[in-house]
Amino acid sequence: MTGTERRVAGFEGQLREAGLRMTQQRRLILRVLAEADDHPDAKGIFTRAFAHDPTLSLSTVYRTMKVLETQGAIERHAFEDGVSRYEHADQEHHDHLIDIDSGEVIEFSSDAIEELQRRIAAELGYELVRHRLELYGRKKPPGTRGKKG
Amino acid sequence: MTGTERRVAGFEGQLREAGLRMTQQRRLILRVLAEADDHPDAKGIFTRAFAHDPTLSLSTVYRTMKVLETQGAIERHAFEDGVSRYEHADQEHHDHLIDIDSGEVIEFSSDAIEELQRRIAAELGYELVRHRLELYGRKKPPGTRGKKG
DNA sequence: CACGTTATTGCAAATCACTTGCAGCTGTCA
DNA sequence: TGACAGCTGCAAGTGATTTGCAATAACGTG
Ligand SMILES: [Mn+2]
Ligand SMILES: [Mn+2]
Ligand SMILES: [Zn+2]
Ligand SMILES: [Zn+2]
Repeated sequence: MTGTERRVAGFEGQLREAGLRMTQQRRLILRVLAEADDHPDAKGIFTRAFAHDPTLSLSTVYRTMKVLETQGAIERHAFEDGVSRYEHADQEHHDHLIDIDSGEVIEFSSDAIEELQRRIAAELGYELVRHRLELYGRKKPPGTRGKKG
Repeated sequence: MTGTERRVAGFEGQLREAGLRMTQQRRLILRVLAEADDHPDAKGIFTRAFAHDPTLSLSTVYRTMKVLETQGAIERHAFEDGVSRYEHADQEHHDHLIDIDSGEVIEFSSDAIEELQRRIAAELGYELVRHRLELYGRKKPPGTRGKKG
């Protein structure tokens, strides 16, 4: 919890520098995101936050997500279903594997693939700015797990 | 052109097997896609097709794209801008690099990255079914091109 | 080739996620 | 505490895509 509080405090300073205000709503939404361990969409965030403040509106969630994203406090993802899903940016870069049967989102990170993407872009004459990598897979029966393809 | 015609004919058989019909509209849209060398969205396809048949409607394009996708005749992509973009599936697998300044979409394919993705999924206990890989980059000044990162 | 069945189409209306105008509310800072 | 500008809730607006419906066109059959 202390971590969450620290992040909220730090973010408040960031906002102030941008001439923006730390409102109750932003504080609440930020807390919901800091406590989330999944990738909720606007409606999901709204539902969780609404439980703490029944006067909150969905438009405020949308507007806040935009502010948070601009400030670099969160990341937005758009998986196959199309809707925007968010997660706190206070973690190192990673990509996602989506279980096509359950919809579960699994995080992973691979230096090798990051490097490979950079190299591919470079070979095409580009500097890689960002990327989107999503794997869609199906759980293998147990015992099939291993590194040989 | 013969290639296009052959594909359309082959696709007609495919449709028939599914109890579907090869209509003028589908034939036209399929031709537009076969002749496209970019990644047009529904409206773009509509515009091109409309030039050949001014009675065509946009909803038919949308419905047709769904049929074509289900039949595996085309692929649908949703890059960052959100709208669905399509391309003929009659080509080998590749991924895309988007120039963030011009919006230009560049195709590339890399066995190494395909293999790496498969391995990552496997290590997480998953069989990779499909994936989405998009690189967003900025053109490097000429002379900077090379394979050493 | 004409016919009947049923998939398909054009059009308008409906969805859906997200955005925005507006009037009242609330941080901030002096 | 007071003024000012940023924020918020609410309702209406967007833009892409979908869908209900009646008219139309495919396609197998006779
Ligand atoms: Mn994540
Ligand atoms: Mn392509
Ligand atoms: Zn990555
Ligand atoms: Zn690929």
